[in-house]
Amino acid sequence: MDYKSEIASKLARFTQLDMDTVMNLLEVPPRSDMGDYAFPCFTLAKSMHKAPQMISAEIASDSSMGEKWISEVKSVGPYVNFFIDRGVLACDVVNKINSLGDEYGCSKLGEGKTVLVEFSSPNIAKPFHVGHAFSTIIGNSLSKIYTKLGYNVVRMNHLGDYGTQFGKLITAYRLWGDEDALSSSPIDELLRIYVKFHEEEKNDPSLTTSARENFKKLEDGCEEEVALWKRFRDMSLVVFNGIYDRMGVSFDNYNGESFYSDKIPAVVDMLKERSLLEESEGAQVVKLDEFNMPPCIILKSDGTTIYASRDLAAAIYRYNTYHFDKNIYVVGIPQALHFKQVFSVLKKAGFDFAENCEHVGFGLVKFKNMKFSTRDGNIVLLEDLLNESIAKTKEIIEANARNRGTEMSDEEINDIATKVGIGAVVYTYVKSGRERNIVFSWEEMLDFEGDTAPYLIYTYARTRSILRKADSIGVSYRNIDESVLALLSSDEESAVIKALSDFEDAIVGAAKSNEPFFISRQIAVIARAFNRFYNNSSILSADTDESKIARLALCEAVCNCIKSGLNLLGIDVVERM
RNA sequence: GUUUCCGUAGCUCAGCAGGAUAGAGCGAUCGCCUCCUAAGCGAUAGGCCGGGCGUUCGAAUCGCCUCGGGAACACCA
Repeated sequence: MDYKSEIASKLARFTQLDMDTVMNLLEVPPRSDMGDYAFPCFTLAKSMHKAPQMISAEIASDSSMGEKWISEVKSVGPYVNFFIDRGVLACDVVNKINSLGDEYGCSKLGEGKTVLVEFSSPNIAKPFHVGHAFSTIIGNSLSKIYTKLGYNVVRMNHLGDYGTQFGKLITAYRLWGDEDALSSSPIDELLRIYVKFHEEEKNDPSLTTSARENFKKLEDGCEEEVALWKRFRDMSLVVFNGIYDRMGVSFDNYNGESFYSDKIPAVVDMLKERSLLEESEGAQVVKLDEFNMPPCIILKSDGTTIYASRDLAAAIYRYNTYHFDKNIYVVGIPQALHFKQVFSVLKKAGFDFAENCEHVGFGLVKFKNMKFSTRDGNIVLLEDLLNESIAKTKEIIEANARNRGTEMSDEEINDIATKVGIGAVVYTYVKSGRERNIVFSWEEMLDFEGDTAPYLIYTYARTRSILRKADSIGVSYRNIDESVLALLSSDEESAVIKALSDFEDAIVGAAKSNEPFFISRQIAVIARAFNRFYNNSSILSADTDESKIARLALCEAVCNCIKSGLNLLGIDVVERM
């Protein structure tokens, strides 16, 4: 039941205000002992010419407010506080979660709608560092969130697989390429010759010429150059896919810059036809003065294309192909202006879908006082971070297993360490608002206490452990009577139920603002509430059988919620740890 | 210089379509494993919500100004 709108309609009837106004006014009190919903009477004071305290008292004492699922309506100063009956809420929430299982939180909000999510988008032949993880993790999570809400989601990896750097790579490869190194660790080797090219280029201008020629040949479709380019691309993709597999990330397509390059001329023609292109300082630009933005360069002064023209071509192609309802770009904040310009050009050119394009920016990952820079070697590879995290997790698991005397096979230990270790890394990217910068520190990345994935997974494993035990002693907690669930009414049990009941809204909120942290925050609240309850109340040794069964059902609900929440973040769960 | 984001506890961050005593986690101090996993739980300490002015019955939240920090600003993406 939607308690909030039920209460709102009562209040609307009483106050003669319209439903929307009341819904907006209704709030959640700062502390749970003040009730579940509160109606402030300040705004009514004017129209009714009465003190808000009096209005509040009148509402609270009116008989129309009574309802069996409302345990109390209380006037506290200028507020009317509504208390939902704990037993009713408990039945409602626990039943719903446990009967729906994995389906809990799903909705038809996005039914029939298509959303495109462009994310990850690494550059071919460049190392995949912890900065790239940001787009990958946020994009993956958003894709899952939209899918959960019923949208048709297309996951797009817009690879940086074109441009003059490939001319350089071809030249460098022919001069210094080492076949063995290339096949054993392709990106290291490609990076090595790329760096070498830049060093040598300073003293040897012929290299620059050669690179330019090679890129021209590549563009013209010369067989040898295209074959090399394709080889570099394929090799890089093998490496990237290795990382994606580890993280459980997948894509529907890898159409990168190269894919769209032959679609640019038509876009340029179109802009010309619509008289939007102007010459400025030798380049062809679209002026955006009316949007209070600098002009968007479409063609460089040498007549070649640039990333804005590629993104325009891509957006138009995507609309024609998918007729998306939403097209989001999970790309770092530094490119905010670029996307604003591209969207504005689309708008100016008369494409209404520009309104449905959105740049979902995120902060930088940096060292203290230092920006990541491939050139200076100030980078941490995502692979290395994952490995470190897994190794540390493994140590902890082994130590715990020894202390607790639990038997675990190496295989199981490795499996748990991998899931928990990777989850820990993923969680650090989705625990705060995405626009926050992350200051990278090994110490913080590898801290597994408090608001971390290991904490959440640990809580899950705890609930699983209890449920297994219940199963093994033959205690059934499924399909139980509602009156039993109504026993879940202590402060601590109610806090858990309250947290669980907010989970659905968290998913919707996450999609609305493209912020996965709505979900991480909510499951953290659930886990904390559960652990508090767990520490103070016995579940399997509860006073009565009814209470035991009800608590087990609560356990199951918590376990379902944490699992699906973590899943939406791209984090796996383990049965014990 | 222009645009934009940020400034909340020692640190990392929530809260910001205005509302009741500003919340978490880490760190610190002190407690809790004969009891369902201590990667856990409890308690204590810690804040003029950068500063000022304004709007309002009411401002961490809205507006203006100011200080401090990050980012972007034409032929890289």
